[in-house]
Amino acid sequence: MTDTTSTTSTTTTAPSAATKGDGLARAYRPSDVEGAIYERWLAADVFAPDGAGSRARADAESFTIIQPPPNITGSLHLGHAQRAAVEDLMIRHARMTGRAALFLPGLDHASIAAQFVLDRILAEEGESRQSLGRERYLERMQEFVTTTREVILGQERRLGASLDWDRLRYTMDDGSAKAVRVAFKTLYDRELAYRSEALVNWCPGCRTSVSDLEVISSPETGTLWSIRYHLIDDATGEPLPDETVTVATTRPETILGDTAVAVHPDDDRYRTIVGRRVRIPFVERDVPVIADDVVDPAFGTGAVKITPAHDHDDHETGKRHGLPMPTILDDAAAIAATGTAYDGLDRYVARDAILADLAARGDLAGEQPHELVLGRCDRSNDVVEPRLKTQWFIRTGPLAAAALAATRSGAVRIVPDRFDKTWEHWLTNIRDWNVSRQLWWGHRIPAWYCPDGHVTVSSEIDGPAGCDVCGRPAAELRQDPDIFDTWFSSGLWPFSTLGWPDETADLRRFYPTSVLETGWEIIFFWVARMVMLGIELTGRPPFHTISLSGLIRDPLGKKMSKTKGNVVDPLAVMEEAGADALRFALIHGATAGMDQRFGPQKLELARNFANKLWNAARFVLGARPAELAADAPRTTAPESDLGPTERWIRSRAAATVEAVDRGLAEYQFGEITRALHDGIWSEFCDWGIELAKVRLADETVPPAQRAATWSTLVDALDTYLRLLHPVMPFVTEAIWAEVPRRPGDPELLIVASWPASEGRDTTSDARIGEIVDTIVALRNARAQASIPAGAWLETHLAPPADAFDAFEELAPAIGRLARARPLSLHRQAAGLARPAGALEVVLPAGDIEATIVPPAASDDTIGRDRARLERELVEAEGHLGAARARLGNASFTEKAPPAVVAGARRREAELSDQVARLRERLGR
RNA sequence: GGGCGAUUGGCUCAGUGGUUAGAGCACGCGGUUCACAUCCGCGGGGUCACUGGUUCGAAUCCAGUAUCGCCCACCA
Repeated sequence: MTDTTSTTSTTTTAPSAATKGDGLARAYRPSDVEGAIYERWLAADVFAPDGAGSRARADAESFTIIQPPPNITGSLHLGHAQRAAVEDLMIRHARMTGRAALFLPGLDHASIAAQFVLDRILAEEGESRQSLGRERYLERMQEFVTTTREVILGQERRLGASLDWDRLRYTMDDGSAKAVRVAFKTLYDRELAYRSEALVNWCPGCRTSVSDLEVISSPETGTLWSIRYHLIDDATGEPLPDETVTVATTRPETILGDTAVAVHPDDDRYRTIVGRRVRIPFVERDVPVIADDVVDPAFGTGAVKITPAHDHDDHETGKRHGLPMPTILDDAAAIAATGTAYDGLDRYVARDAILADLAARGDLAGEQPHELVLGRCDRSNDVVEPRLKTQWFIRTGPLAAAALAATRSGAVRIVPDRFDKTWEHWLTNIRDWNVSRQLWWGHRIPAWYCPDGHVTVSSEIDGPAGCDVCGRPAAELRQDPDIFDTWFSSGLWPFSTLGWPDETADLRRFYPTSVLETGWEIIFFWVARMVMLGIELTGRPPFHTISLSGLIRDPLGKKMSKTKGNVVDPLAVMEEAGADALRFALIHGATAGMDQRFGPQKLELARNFANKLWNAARFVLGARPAELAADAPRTTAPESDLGPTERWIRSRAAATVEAVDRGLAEYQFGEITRALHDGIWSEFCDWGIELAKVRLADETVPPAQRAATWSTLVDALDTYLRLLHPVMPFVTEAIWAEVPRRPGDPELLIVASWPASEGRDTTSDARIGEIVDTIVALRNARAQASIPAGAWLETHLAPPADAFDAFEELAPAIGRLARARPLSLHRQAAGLARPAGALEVVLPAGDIEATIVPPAASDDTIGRDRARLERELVEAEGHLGAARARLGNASFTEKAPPAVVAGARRREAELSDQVARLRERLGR
């Protein structure tokens, strides 16, 4: 069914190519068409803005989306699929508007996440990072990502993402490596990157430091132990058995690193001991009692042990008081270098041992359950330990200020805007960013140290020639063994992918990019850092709009996770329902910044919709009037041949264009699918096609008018296909191949032009509205009276006086759609035939009445009909009462806008008329 | 401790001041009409969480309350 003869040219416009003639298959099977169509797009080279098949003008404004690069270690989940669907939607729309649309694909090496995954695989094989060593470990990683890479790229193709594959990038490729080096060197030269010893978050499981963002606060119940420290006798220098100060701690093992006890300066209980010394047990170290505001006298005993190397508060206190800062934990969080018997014990084993020993000494004063907040590693869930390390940091203050300025000035807009507050809060409280990781898989930090301790940062691929300070040759320099936080290379992504730091043509043309679309959960990890680094390094924010989507949850609202087993595989879904259905379902549920639940019902809605479109297209294409030659080029019907039906169809399509445009402009993606679903199904299929059918089948309608009806249907189908293409690219492209084209239309829908909304009449023909209401009312009366659905019944209809001609013209349609035959029209309701037992129909608006004559009026039928009229009367009277109350309120008529008041009066008139007519019909 | 969001029919969700609050699913009744049973027709079903306020008019704006969820936060 798809055209396979011409896959290279997309600009052929010859009329002979107007139809393919193969027709659409009777049944719609997505899997039959989707793969072949993606191949056609690839062959036609339409994805790249500068591809052979592109219809973007050379000077066209660019529209760029750099794909948020999925982690190379996994496969795509529904969240990826949703983002890709939304991004592809925007790109396809931009492409159809003639812009130079670039959708650049990429992959992220995902340093720590990848190591975590590989480490687990290695563990199953009885190997480990340590057993392999750095070189073999990295080789193994390369092997691993080579296979996963293909899985991901295949999934994106299957989804129909129109990514420019020739521009595929990877955060570990040479271009990214260069960008990382140059970015770091630039930041260093500007004193925005510095090396310093600081307390960092250490994950003992991952054996690396992690950033503040990667530490997850976890409320847990622990124990608060009270421990007695003995004061020192100034005379003897020995601890006093009976003079103690009691401190409280949740981590008793850290007493090995204590270098002070702190109390509040105004705390009378401890005023006398400030300045004295206490002995720390086991390490037998004498440390001072200091006074500091940080201590809350009301908490615990009011005396706090200070461990400057392993606690953030204590570290600050230690700095203020010039305290020593002994480190007591090694990389695995075992006790180390304390000179005690605990050395070599795991932190928790040591904790128990220390508690037992304290108790034995009589210095454990008490314990109580305690609610505390533990920091756990985002990746491994290990409890993170604060630890002193010399690391590289990015000075975020100035960068954050610039990022804030960008959102405040409107240069960068966040959708939805309520995230502005979150953005502001985070960026105004941001701390310097630790970018050193003690991992192997990633970009090595381009800093070299000479034996004298001088630091040389180089952006050269081979490193520096020598020490920047003392000139020692490179051979004597040692490169920092650490790598960068994976988000450092991610932060450069919008420009590193376009060639930065080189002034490439792509960078000039496509940077700054247009929209960043991603989940709100990585707004700090990634989005904020791209904005900060983009502004600092390129002078411009990397995109003008941040569109935030939500999480895809399971039907119960639970987060999807492998351990819960509720993960939905996009590939399986696409096999079952098609990529189009998946895309539609995901976009349909998208409300900016909100999570959505995803289940089979949503997918079914989408699949059914694709099927509906397919069948509507089959009908339209098959309904070509015989007078029109099969290969005749498509023409626009002259205005004079259009009737109410045609004008209505046209106006509804135009209204859908407007609605879709609005959704796009406001990043309200769910509104787009809603407008299309309604427009195509409830308007075009339910009424447009049904009304047109009657005219097309009517031999008495002049051929020119029948041709006009058909071409109106084709025009509308054409418009809907274009509008729907960004959402459901495959089915629309497949149908497009069969739709006769206008001169200038390309062979492939993907590069067809977007429907213009200007100059279209979106005001629907009011007459059709009345006729639709009439048909519905007739059907209703029949169904309520239990008339068999298929029965053709004699019907008498009195249309509104001023609409008689329109009703007369559409009488065949009314007759068919309401199964009214014979149907007679009467100029006045008074003249309506009212045989005994006829069903009475009274429309609320427009002075429309009808009677339906059942073949044999039973009491039952009559009773049901009267009951329906009674219900309608009660309802109408209720509304009438409300309308009169409103109009009776003087302040309403005085203060409400005249149009609203006029509307209320009209409504009141209609209702009172309807009530009167209903009463009359009921014989009251 | 701060901040954000949600609360609308049985379910999932639209709907940011104006007539009668919508959709899909589910439900009930009826349909082999020549595009579609992945369909067609008709119907039932909602005090828009609660309280107060602003307004001629509130699902919608404001204040507060409740429940659920999320984010941020160094108190031992």
